[in-house]
Amino acid sequence: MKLSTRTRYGIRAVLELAENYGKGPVQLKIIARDQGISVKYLEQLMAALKSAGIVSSVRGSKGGYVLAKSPDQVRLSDCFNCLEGPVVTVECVENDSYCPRISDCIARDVWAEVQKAVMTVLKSMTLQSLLDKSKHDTNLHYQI
Amino acid sequence: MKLSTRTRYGIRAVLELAENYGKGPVQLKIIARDQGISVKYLEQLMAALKSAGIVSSVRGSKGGYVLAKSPDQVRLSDCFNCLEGPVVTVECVENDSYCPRISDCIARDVWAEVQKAVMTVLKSMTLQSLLDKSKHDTNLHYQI
DNA sequence: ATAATACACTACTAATATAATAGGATTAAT
DNA sequence: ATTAATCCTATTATATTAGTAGTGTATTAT
Repeated sequence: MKLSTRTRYGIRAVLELAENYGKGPVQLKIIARDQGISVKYLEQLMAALKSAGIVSSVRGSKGGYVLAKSPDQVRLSDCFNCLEGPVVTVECVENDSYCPRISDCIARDVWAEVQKAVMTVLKSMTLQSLLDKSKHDTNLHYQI
Repeated sequence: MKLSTRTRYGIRAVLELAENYGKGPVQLKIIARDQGISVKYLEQLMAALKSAGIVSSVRGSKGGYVLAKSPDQVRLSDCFNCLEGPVVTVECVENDSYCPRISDCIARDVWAEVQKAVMTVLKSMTLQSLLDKSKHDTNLHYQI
């Protein structure tokens, strides 16, 4: 049960866009350099984020990507669903007809609860809340 | 971020042992038949559960597997860690030296919180609590 | 206009991890 | 001795993920 690099990279990229919100488009080569990811791979992730309405792009010279909404409007759960796909634990939690044992499978309850817990955490976070938290931590760090 | 069949099967198997706790060893061919899993594959999962001290085995004819502790002493988190491995989200949450960005990576906080939430749910569940819940639900189901 | 820049799209390949199978060895009851 | 069960190790098949490659298209600076 490990996260794909797709989701990890994608969320780091979106966070970088959040840091630059209101400052114009950020080019993929910049994000790629900062995060240590190939431009070509990033393109694929950004395409997914774009069609989910999370980011938008500016084509041509001096173009790049920008966040489509303000950072406090973007929930982590949205980014996650877009990049990782909706299934977090097991198929049968989302799809009732996946397994015939569903009616008396105790294990399914476990995965349903785990999935709910994950989604609750991700829904509670926005890009803005993460930026704030990080700033707060830094202040604490330099506090005397 | 999908659960492995290893974990799904393993936990179903352990639940079956919990249902038969105190009734002597259960053979793998029985579990395999009930759960629709191959005996050979189950063997591997049981080996892991055995070395984690969750189940114990009785060799030879009329042998099989039994739960090593009573069902209320076995937490789902133990089974999960044994079968799925300790990493739930990303390597850097468990291993500080995995990534040099750790000091200012905002994303890591996300995965740390997700992982914590998952573990909290799994730690709160024991095999016994699941059996109880299932029985309760069945009663509700047949209630008029 | 034109060159440069950067996204857009699709296909392919390599690497890794998971899932499952196979065969024989060991142990204990009958 | 025979049967029935776990034990152990190796191998193979399959699926998924990760990453690369190449070409196309739009936009902007000059």
